[in-house]
Amino acid sequence: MNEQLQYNLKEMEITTFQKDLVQWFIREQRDLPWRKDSDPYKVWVSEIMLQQTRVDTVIPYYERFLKKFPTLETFAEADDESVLKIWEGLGYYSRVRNLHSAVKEVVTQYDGKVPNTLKEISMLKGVGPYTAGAILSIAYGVPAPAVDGNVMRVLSRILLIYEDIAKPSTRKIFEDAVREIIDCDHPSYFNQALMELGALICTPTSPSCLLCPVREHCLAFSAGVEKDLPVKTRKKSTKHVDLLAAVLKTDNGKFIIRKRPSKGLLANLWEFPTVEDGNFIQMRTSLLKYLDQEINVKAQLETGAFVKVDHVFSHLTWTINVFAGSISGEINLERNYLLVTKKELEEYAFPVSHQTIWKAYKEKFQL
DNA sequence: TACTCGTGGCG
DNA sequence: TCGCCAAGAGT
Repeated sequence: MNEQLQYNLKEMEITTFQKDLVQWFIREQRDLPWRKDSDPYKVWVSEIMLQQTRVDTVIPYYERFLKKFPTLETFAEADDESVLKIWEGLGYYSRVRNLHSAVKEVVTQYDGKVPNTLKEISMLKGVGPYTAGAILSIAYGVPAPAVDGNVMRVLSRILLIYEDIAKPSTRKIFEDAVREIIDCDHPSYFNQALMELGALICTPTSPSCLLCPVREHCLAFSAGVEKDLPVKTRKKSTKHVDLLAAVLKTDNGKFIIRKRPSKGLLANLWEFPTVEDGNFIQMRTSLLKYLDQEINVKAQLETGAFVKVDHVFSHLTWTINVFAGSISGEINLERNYLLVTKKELEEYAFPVSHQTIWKAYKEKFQL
């Protein structure tokens, strides 16, 4: 921590700041489903879902998740397919794979009780510095920092911190600052209040300083530089990838789907057979290779794509040209491929891009 | 450290 | 329209 920050912390009226912030939170906090109780399991689930994901998006997923898996034990016993299916469309799918693995570990290693020490909880898969602090403070009342993007934005303004919040090492500076100012009598309220303030008042662009309960404590507001903070360097632009996909229907009305690899992008999700950056011939050749070549397979693809799907990820963009085809004869599929009916298909978890493909197919061919 | 890993909303 | 973003973690 540099000298200037130490000085700013020293000059701060910490007790008054804590009171103003916490009282505001108690008064103005949103009514959110994960705030109904402080069950460590529920807090944990909500914090994982909220990683890099908007509150409005999370709410229906959280409700469905807790209805299907109301306790840590019920989730621990769930099969991998149903776990992925309930996360379908939420993104960052390794989150739920890690959560499932960690919950099973809690059952076997901690007698079903979520650990309440920083050391133990941090060892769980998918629980990093932020989530560890969030669970400890919200579920157990431990005065640990929970520094997310909101907290860095809010505190960069209040304490006039110009460090680049895009750099991973910067988070430690804010954790040190939180340790200095956290309300040890109300760590749950305090941490949530910082985040709530960031979400409702101290927003990235055009913060509502006139409504802010702690503007008297805010150095950026005093200096009129709140819009210059936080400092955040932008990352490089995304790459573009062209794909061909095929919705293939057999003569007995089933569809070919395949499971993606267990690591990397969209791991373990299902999709329609896809080839990268190829042409029509490559697609046909690829499909014949994926199917059993010794079987009499007739892939009668249409002459053109019936839909083009553009999908934007955080770090890359897909353009998928999608063909429809029919296949007759006995079909012998490789590992990771599956023949399913329309109804069965919709029981598997697909990424949004391939949900879009399926929806377009059903409309086009009147399913 | 820098990059990977999703999605939908917004100015 | 499009880059930026939103309660990050793993590698």
